[in-house]
Amino acid sequence: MEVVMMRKAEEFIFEAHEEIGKDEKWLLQLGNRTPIAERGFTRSPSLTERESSISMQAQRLEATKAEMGEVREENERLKMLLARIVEDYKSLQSQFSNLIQQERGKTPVASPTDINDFHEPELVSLRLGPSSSTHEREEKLSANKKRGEDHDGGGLSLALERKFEGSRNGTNEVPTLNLSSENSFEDTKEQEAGEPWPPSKIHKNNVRNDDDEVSQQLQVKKARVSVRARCDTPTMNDGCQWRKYGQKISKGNPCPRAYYRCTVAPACPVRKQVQRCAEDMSILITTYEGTHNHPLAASATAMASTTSAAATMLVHGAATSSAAASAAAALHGVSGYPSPRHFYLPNPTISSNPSYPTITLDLTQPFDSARVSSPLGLALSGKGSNALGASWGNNSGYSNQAAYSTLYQSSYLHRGAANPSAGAAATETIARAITADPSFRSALAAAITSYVGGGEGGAAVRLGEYMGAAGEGGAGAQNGSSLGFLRHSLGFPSSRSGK
DNA sequence: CGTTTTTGACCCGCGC
DNA sequence: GCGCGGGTCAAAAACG
Repeated sequence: MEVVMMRKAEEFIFEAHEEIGKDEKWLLQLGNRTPIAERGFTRSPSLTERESSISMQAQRLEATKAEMGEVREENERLKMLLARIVEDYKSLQSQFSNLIQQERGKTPVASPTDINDFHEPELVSLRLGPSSSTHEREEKLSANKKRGEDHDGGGLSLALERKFEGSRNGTNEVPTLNLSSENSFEDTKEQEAGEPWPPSKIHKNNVRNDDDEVSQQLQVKKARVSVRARCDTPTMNDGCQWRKYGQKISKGNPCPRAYYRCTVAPACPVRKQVQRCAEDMSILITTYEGTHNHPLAASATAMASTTSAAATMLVHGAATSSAAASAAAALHGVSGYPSPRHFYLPNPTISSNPSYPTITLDLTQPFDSARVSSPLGLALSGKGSNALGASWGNNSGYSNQAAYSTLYQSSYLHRGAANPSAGAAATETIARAITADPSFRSALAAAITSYVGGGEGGAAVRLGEYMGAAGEGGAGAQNGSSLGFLRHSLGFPSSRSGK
């Protein structure tokens, strides 16, 4: 994990330098233009023509001056930010080397060459694939690397594998922890049979016994993730294809509840319910249930990752009421529970309904900025989530938000607040986000700084800043000037391209 | 004409 | 056992 992030951070800083260099050259060119007053011009045939020419050139001069000032200012700002990033990077690097040295002391198996090379001692695999045993994943790892994307249709799993090169000989030593394998939502046999997941039938077929696994699986099957977001459209655009199969008027809500089934694959068991909030009609409540048994588009993956991770967290963390309380407390940033580092979902709540444990991601409420000050408080945004919630309706900027929240959930699980077995996790979604969005790199670097060195404060706050800014800046900042990349990555609205 | 939506009927679990 | 409510089915209608 750390290695990849370090690489990304390095690349990012390099690119940022390059971009700023480009802009400086541009500025110099701009500055070296011969002043209009010195250029001289041929006499116009008529006085009026000459006058208009002069006034036009004067206007151009003013505009150019203004632009120069603007760009210079912006460049200064960007330089400062870059300096800050480099600073972060350096501290991250030093903390990482410290960590490596610590690891060295613990695992003498690791070869010195591995340790000397920052990029080699650990192999990180971010993959999106079917949930399977550690061994299976080990075997598939190489194949996945070749394919780039794993689309073998066995359902999606979100897994971060952190392998130490030194322990190649024994796969059992690999601390592989799996999050949310989406398959865990469903009985594999059931999926193989193509049975479309009727909850009532599951009840029938699963004879109650005392096996914890069975009961847990039963809970997993019923896990639901409810998303509240302001949305004008009848349904949220979550990247998946849905077919409506029913509609009901539910008690206590004048708005009908619509039932949708995923139609990407014929036997996909995933369903969702969509209903407008009775109190506030502008709020759309979408409840997801089940696991996709097919590859997903990037945007859909983001959503699936987010919801499944949330559901898994719910299932693993809410097995007992105290654990549920702890999880809920962790999610809400309530102190007094023994989870030292919290990652936040956007205002999640866990329902008390025992048969259908539901985690609710409320994207309609502003986040509490005070949370950022907690040990590793990484709130999705410090600027309120209404914009976030609204953006679920369109595709721009959504996937990264989802990836962010996925990361938080993953990290939250990794910290093992509720269940140590549901530990380190990341997704290909995150990998995509990292490569697609430079802001995520820096944010991640800052986060890792906290993660690796137990640091806190600035980095976490900055991640919140980046994310909030990235959410506002949007995809529109990617176009136009050579600064677009950096501006976007740092979350600035594009001042030049915006004209 | 194939796909999606609509909508009344039906099934099932749960509480009384 | 009965009624209620949530969820699903499937035929008909609508749509592209």
